[in-house]
Amino acid sequence: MKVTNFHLATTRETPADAEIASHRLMLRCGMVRKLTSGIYTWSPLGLRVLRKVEQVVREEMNRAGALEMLMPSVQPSELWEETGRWDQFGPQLLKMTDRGGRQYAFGPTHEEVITDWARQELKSYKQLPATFYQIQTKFRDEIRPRFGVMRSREFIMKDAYSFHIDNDSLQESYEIMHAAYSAIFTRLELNFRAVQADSGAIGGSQSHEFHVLADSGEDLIAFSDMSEYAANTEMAEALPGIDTAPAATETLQQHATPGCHTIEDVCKALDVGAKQTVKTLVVEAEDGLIALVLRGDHSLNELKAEKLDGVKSPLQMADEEQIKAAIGCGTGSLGPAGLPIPMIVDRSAAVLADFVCGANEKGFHSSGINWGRDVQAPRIEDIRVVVAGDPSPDGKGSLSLLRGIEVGHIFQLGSKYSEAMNAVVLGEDGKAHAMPMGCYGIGVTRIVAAAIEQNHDDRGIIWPLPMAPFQVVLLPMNMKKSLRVREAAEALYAELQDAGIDVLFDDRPLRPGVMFNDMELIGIPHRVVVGERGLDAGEIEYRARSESENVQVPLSEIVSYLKQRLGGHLCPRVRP
RNA sequence: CGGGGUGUAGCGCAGCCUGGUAGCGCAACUGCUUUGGGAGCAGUGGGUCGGGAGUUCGAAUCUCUCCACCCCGACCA
Repeated sequence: MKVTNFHLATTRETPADAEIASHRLMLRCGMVRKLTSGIYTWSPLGLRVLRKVEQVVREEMNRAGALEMLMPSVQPSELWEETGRWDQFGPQLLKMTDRGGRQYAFGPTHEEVITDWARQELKSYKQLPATFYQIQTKFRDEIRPRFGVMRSREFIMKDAYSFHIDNDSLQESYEIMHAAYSAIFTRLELNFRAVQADSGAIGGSQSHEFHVLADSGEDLIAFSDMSEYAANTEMAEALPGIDTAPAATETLQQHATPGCHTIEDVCKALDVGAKQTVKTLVVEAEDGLIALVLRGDHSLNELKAEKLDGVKSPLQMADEEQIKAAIGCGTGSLGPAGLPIPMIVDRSAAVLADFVCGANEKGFHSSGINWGRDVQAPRIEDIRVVVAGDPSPDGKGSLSLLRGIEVGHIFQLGSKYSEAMNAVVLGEDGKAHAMPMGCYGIGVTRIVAAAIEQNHDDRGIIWPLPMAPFQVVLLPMNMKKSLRVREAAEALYAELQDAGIDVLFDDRPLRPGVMFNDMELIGIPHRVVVGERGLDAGEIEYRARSESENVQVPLSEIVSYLKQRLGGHLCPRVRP
């Protein structure tokens, strides 16, 4: 491709609302332009990257035995009513009405459509297992779209669905998909980790997320420093480190703590560490209110809490009036001792002795509280978020935390959808069986942003070769004036194309500095420069985007040199 | 949804308080010079000042209203 035949629209200045590197660089490169909040147009340059990512995903899905298809993005409400999700999905579901008053959703995901397809197409266990996938535009009306295509409302997702006769078969396909996902992210040359995850709103049992590691990631991942254990902090099990509370050494005392409402206030007033305090949160129970008690320095894990018996799901914090009516005092002075409502105590709070908490009287806190002696032995559960340094749940090592960008998520759905929609096949026994299902998603557009987060410097993007918009850029120095340079560059351009190298030839009549800066900004992995100087010596100058030194390569060897650098990633093509 | 903020040329912004000819930088276009790291000079084009209503002789500026976009928050008592 010659730049004069392409649409290259780089900018030196950055639009004011781009906060993270990938968003900033994608705008400066002209890969995407915002149409409206959370909705982007992909330029020819951006689309080249997107297609390369898609192609890797497609090849690995095909290799794993999945069959590509294409489902509609607009889906009738009736399908969603069958599974109950028309009302459950919430405001993220974009609904619309046609001229006849019929209601539709713009698909945020396709469980309903694929299950409807499967119940019509699949009749016998002999057709199973079967895995179908598509690469489709989806829409989720995010509360707050941000970071460009990282968290956009409209996005492209690869979603695959598998159908089985039993759970063993589901487990097999799940493992195949797990391996296929690892192959995809490995091929894309991304630094990623697979982690245990919560299956969330989609439902199901087993679930793993695939995260690209980057400081700007929105998710926190917990890793063991001694084993393979890795989990999203949303679901990582929190252990207390010790089994039972130490013996009590203090007696219960009350302290006036006027104006102290936060753990921080209380720690300051009573000169104790947050680890020696507990805090008491009040949430709605299935019947009335229930208190959740945590160590002062820990945070409630809502996902864990709302799964517990007695706690209303989704989790709903009680408001000040409800708390005053039930307990007699408001927030800021609550504590487990003498609390008139049921409570659940976190494992780590349950092994404290001589701790500090609210006295359930406005302006007072207690110290020297001990479980068993001052408060009845409580119901103990794991309800907090893990923190760095916690013991690893598999008993090997301790946890450290890293940030990640979720780019893939695989679930075992079980029969939730097939039962709701009566997707059954006849088994060997001649009876109808609801098919267990698996569901496997990859955020294709998000991968592009995530790759940039992980691969950039102060000059621009440094594309991993498999998703680079072009493999090689050819820069002629002062081609307008120098006939020699022009002829050599045109000849090399033809030669590189014939060799199956995806080359961008910057044939614009520009000063070299502009070309260097543009090409470094858009991150083409390999660069060759043709200039008078080099031609005199019979050499071409080569530099990798990821390196800072030039290499002089004899003109006669440059094609084979590049082929070797590209490591066989060629794309045979016919010259126009 | 709550709070805050911003809408003026393609992008980044000034002007608004204190009403009186709509500006600057970058980008674009033309010409000349320049040509190994975002060139210089000269010139040119480009605006319903987010929309509507009002006050006024006169509104980018003041008032009302609607809209869009951005940021923060939406357990941590």
